[in-house]
Amino acid sequence: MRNTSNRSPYRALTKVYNKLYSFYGPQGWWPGDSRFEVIVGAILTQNTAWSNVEKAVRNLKAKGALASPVKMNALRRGELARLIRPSGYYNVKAARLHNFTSFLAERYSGRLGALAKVPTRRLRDELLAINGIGPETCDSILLYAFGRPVFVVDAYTRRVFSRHGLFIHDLPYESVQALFTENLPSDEKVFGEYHALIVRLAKGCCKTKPQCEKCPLSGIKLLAK
DNA sequence: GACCAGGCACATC
DNA sequence: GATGTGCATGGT
Repeated sequence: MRNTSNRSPYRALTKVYNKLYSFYGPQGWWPGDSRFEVIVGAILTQNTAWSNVEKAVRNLKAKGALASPVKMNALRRGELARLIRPSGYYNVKAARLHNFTSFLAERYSGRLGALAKVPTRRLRDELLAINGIGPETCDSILLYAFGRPVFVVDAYTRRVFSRHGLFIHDLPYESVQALFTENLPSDEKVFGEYHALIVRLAKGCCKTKPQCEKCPLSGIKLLAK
């Protein structure tokens, strides 16, 4: 990626991206066979290991519940909870999945294609208004299900970049997000890879100390003078 | 057995 | 507005 913001104190964000991309390669996010599966995965992975989400997704597929939002909406809450049990918080998440599918049924006749036509700003507001869809889940859906250039901030983003001295850990979500969106090209593919690469990095590094020996970011000064 | 994982809503102060 | 708590499974 070309550096498009040389005068920014955060221009190192581009350097970090390039370093991670060349080190790890493309991550191929988000895993999923359909737009609906991506949305369901985004809700199921809340505070949960992805391996557990995969088990739940398999159950949903076997039941045909991922065929369409209408199919899932027709399932009884208890049945839905039973299917997604491996993903944890199954009662809460069953309610959240139903909140989304009923929202879609009521406002968009259950059609994701209709939702996909909504402008990004309004779409974000509508998704955030659904109980159980917070900023991270919302932005994951916008980026990976609808291909909108929206940067996803998660606990890994905060941990990695605060450990490397870029910003303090407890900035508000939108402030952290703005650091990235204002200093990177507004490119859906870059945002998608960047978030996935941060997750990839965080799973191996930055857990206990600022920089481990094999950290691909070692030697990069995040805060330019 | 403790800790962690691709959060969020709600109660309380 | 800030902080604490409940929600729960499965891997390490």
